[in-house]
Amino acid sequence: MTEPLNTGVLLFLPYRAMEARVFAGLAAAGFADFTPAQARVFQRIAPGGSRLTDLAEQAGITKQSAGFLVDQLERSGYVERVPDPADGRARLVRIAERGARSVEASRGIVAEVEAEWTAHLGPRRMEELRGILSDLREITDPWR
Amino acid sequence: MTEPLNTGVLLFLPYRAMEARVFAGLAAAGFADFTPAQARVFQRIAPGGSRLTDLAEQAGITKQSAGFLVDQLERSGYVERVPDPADGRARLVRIAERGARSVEASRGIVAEVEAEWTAHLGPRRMEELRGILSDLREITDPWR
DNA sequence: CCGATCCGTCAGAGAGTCTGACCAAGCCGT
DNA sequence: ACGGCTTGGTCAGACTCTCTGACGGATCGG
Repeated sequence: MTEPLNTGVLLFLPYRAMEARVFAGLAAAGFADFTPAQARVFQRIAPGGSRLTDLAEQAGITKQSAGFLVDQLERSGYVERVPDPADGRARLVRIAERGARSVEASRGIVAEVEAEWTAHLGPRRMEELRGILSDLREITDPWR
Repeated sequence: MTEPLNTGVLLFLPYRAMEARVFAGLAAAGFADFTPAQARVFQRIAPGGSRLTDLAEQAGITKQSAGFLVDQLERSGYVERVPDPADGRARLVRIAERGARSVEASRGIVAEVEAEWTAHLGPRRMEELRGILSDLREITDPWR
């Protein structure tokens, strides 16, 4: 860590840069009430909705923390909670209308940053980067 | 973010895995009183020591936060503060004896994880990954 | 030598996270 | 169908990390 940059730090630097850009862009697009912690949970919501407990597990936080963040997201109109048809005890957290619009906005920003990276690296190496990272995911993504 | 994994998330997954492994390993090696926030500052300490203000800037936090974390690191024996010979107003934060030992321990854990990744990806692609990430650093590392 | 700058700290506040305890509801084996 | 066990989610309290704003003190530099 204190010298010839290990692979972990090397991964972190561009990640942080991407995150910062997305948040700046979202804020500029009218989604300023969106914190990094909220986003980490929000990102994990499945297309049809997810249970709170699942979200917590996937985001690597306790269900208490997840509940706290989902409360905020709900208050801001990014998500909504609906009963889970498959399990009477549970409720599904789903992306609400405003949430869907923010996803659309972030998609554009991500594409923009990826385009910059592609310009710097060249299309071939950018593609390689994504391919290698996808492979790495098999042994580093605990949940799928 | 809510679909075919963007490059940011792809970067984050292995980073998080590496971080988790290092912290688990450090805790097992007797360095349990080490938080992620402390580590982010600790990592940035230059070989000869760094000023608090510089550490804050490099870690992307305020100098107040950096001071808070360095206080903890000092109390735990990981760092020490000495007068800066080059500027009478400043003090240098330096890695102390216990800190050096923790660096040694973490180095081993990082090497272990990198070996696993190399085994999964193959030496050629692992090298490529590091090369591409190093290139990317030129446009994503605000400091250097 | 004196003003401007820079280093670091103090004070207060807010966000995010955790552990532990708990309730309610429904799932499932007998 | 029923009763124990599991599971989904919440409540309470505490701690860590971070920020903004203000400031004291030392020194740098003209």
